[in-house]
Amino acid sequence: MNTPGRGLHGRVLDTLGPAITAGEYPPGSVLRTDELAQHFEVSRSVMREAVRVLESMHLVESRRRVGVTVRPKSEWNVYDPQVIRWRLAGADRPHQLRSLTVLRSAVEPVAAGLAATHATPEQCAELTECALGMVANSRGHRLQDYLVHDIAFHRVVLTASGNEMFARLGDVVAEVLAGRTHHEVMFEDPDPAAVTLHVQVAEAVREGDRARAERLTREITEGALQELDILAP
Amino acid sequence: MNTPGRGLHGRVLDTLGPAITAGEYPPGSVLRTDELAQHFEVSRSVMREAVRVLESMHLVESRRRVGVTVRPKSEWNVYDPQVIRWRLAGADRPHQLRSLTVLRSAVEPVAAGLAATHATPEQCAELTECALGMVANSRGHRLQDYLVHDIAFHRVVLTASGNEMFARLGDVVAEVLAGRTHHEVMFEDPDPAAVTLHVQVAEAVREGDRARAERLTREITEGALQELDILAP
DNA sequence: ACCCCTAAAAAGTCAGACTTATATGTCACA
DNA sequence: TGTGACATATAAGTCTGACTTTTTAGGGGT
Repeated sequence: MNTPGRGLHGRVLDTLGPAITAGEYPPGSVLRTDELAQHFEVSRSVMREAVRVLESMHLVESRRRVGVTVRPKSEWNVYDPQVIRWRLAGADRPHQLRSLTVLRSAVEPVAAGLAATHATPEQCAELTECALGMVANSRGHRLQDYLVHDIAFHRVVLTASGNEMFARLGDVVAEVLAGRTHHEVMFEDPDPAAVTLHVQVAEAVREGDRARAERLTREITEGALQELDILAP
Repeated sequence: MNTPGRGLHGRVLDTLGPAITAGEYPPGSVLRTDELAQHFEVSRSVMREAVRVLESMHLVESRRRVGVTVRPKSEWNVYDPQVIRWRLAGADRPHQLRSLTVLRSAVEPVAAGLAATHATPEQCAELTECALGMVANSRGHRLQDYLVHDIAFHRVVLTASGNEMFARLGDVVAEVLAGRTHHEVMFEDPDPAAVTLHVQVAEAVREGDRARAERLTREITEGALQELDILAP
């Protein structure tokens, strides 16, 4: 599911990125390029490229005569897909999963509402197809097939919203849904009510009913929040 | 307001980044590191670091024997603050301002609702102070001072939500608000109704009234949407 | 028409020397 | 004892040139 690091600098990032996001180097820690290069057994050029990438993610700051200092978490580019993946892969996973689910609960209802207005006929068809796929795999421990359709469903909604910022959250939502299925205990079949809601959202979008699409999607995301014991409604 | 590029590679990015996000090199265009290095009069090492950063933003892809190819807009990391700044500085500005405003309309109400539950007494005080500052500067063409308090207000709300993803949108919202004041025609004093809404949001958060804070903030963001002629409610 | 082999092109990697900014310590002087 | 100017060491920044690796494209043979 992941793209392994291309090139040497990518491999360095594959271990250094997770280490930093996991808090292995606390904020304010100072690293030196030369030492890192020796440690990873790469040339300084390669190491410098890796540091540049970390710097563009605001994970570290590089200053002359000082070194490469780790920035506090509050300054990280937490929307960077790579940062999200690193955090989801580490000890921060539960926390990251929660904040992403809250983000979903804000974005997806609005996106669904917009989709009701903007979706093309093809997208409406895709949506219905996904919903049907969810129904078909909602019983008999077909969790993997269910998940595929669930992810596709939400991705289509976000894309059909016509908003580029929403569309780019498709991967994030995919990670969250996959995380919920795999990591959380999910022996049982999905909640039938949730399945029905997806079908109804597809309906509402197809009929161009903005308010209903938004309201129904809000019910879905509120369910996701409750699963993680977030907020008392 | 902006951080000029640190180091040579930063200066290269300051002109190459905007050029790419402005669509000056259409998707699929192929650049060669050596040529770019010559054009910008820097060494290949510096140019490579710049390319690495662009690559981490998913603006370009670097492949052997091919070169550095520009990726389609749909793959860009549109949440990267630098990418947002580049786009806001170029021809894409109106479009970017619209998509960000829609994002605001999804996120801020939920953030305000959470703030009502999570805000510390200090944050409540800050919020009230900002709202009062807005009131004080709402008449007599004090747009600049009004803007400062407006930005601070929304930043506090996003921070007080307790969600790291929301908190990091503070800069984005600041850009949008500043853009509205400076670029759009804004000779007149701000809408008194909007000012009142901010005061009321501060009240609701202070009283811990989650639903009311959310509803009032939604009114604010809907106003922002209407200013840009987005959606008929 | 198909496959394999060769060659070229561009990114990738490395090593070493040099430059520049800057944090810190030193010393003179008030 | 405190303060300011200055020297020094340090680590990032930059440049250059040589070499390696991957991958595309073309050519030749069946």
